[in-house]
Amino acid sequence: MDREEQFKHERLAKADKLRAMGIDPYGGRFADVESAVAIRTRAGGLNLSPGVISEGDRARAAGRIVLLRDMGKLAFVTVRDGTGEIQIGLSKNAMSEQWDAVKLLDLGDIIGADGRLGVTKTGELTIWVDRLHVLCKALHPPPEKWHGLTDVELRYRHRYVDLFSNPPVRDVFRRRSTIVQAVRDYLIGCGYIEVETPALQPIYGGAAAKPFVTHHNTLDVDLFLRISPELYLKRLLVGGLDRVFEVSRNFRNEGISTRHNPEFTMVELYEAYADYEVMMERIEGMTALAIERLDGKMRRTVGDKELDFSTPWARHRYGDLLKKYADVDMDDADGVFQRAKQLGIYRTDKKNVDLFAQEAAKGSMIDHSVLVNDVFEATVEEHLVQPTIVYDYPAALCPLTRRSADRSDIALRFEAYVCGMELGNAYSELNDPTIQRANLGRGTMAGEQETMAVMDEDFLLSLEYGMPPAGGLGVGIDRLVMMLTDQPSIRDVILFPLQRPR
RNA sequence: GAGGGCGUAGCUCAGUCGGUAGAGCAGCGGCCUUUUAAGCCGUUUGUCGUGGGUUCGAGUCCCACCGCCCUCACCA
Repeated sequence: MDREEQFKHERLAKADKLRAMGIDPYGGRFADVESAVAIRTRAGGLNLSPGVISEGDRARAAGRIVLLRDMGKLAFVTVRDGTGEIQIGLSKNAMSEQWDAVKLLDLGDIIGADGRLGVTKTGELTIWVDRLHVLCKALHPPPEKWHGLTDVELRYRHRYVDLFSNPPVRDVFRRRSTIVQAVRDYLIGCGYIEVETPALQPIYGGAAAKPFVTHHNTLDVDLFLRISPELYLKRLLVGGLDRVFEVSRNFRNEGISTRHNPEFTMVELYEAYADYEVMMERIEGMTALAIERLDGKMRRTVGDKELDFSTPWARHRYGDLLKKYADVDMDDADGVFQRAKQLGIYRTDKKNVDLFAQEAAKGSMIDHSVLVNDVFEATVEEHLVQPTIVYDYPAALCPLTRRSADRSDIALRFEAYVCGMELGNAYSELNDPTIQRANLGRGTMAGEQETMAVMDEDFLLSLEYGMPPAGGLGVGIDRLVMMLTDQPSIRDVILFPLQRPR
């Protein structure tokens, strides 16, 4: 019998002993529990003297045993609930026949306690138990009480252990919920409605990414897990739902990193009769409300950076930034080519074919734009530490975006950056079905199949019925949470990040 | 996909030059009615990630594989 089985065996034996005493080791409903924090707050208003147990002031708490100090005829147990920790005092004199059950408690068990409030000589608020309830006998010992669970792999694989043994982790996910709720409230306050569109799509689109493929048995068709809800949300604009948003789980069959998880959450929103400048206000506004709900601090420490989320955020033209950091004009095809070459930028496909030479040789507008974007990423992104809106992108990169009235090679698109990381992406939406059809037919990036340019006839049909001009925005919720909770990895803001099964 | 790092008891970690596998916590037995990671005495626990190789001898050196982390690439 290995160690783990032995622990389990011992704890099961204790559960049997509890049953023999008439105590259900998996007790049921335990109503009217007061949280640890609430008890502390209430006790603060009572006149409790150290070393004295109150006669009239009682409390009822429940939680997991995180510390257990057995002193023979007296035991102190610290239990942790969703709000904090509180000490429970168990004394042989006060408990009569239930005292034997105390000897059967283990770290990790979940108990409920009824008793009188008191403050110990050392000043610790304590519930002196006259009735003990065993609500759940744990069969495995919790992680080491001082360090908790630190092994990163175990933390992700057994997140439940991580959550109950490392309280700051729970707090991150509480704040995530606060942020998502703030985003919803902000948009609803702006007159949006929340909608849900298909995650299973016969044609994928709306982003440049590789999809997951699945299969529906009864229909006997292959389906894709959505890489984006964009094309469905725009159909809703056609349908007259003028302000819609979706909190969308998207799936992209691509690499995993500290900033990428194969499934991730975006809030995507579309607003009829608006444009990308309105979307700038939207991303700033939803972020500001989220911060207000968290702690109100617009200046925040993220990693080793001091960020200022005060609105409005810095706004810079894409071309201006390229000029500033790469010292090249985005229209200067030869200059961009030389700069790219100088930077050692090249692109390879899965077969390690060098696409750089091919693209450069063709000299087409698309390939020039791809190079421009590579140079931008290599030179500019790292400088975009403070919240920054970069606008007016090379049109060839943006098949779903309205073109500037002045320049057909400029798309009315912005991306919001924080800490050198893309946080959001927005367009003045293209509503000209003829141009849209041409863009989809052309494909976007040379040598890439996984584009947003898959022909979607029904989407095009919807545009032909007429879509109002609109602004659209997508914000990476996971990344927003990373920023606002100061977590270095996207896995720290996703409860169950993808791990290779073992 | 490429490069680097890590993997030792349930948990947190030591392990020197290649020479019998260690500590703390947890567990088990005992003492203890005001502890705060309680303390004291005693004590159990190992596929050293897996599989090969070198060697008289491998946790330690070499190779392959598995898993995780980091950087890069793809991407948001």
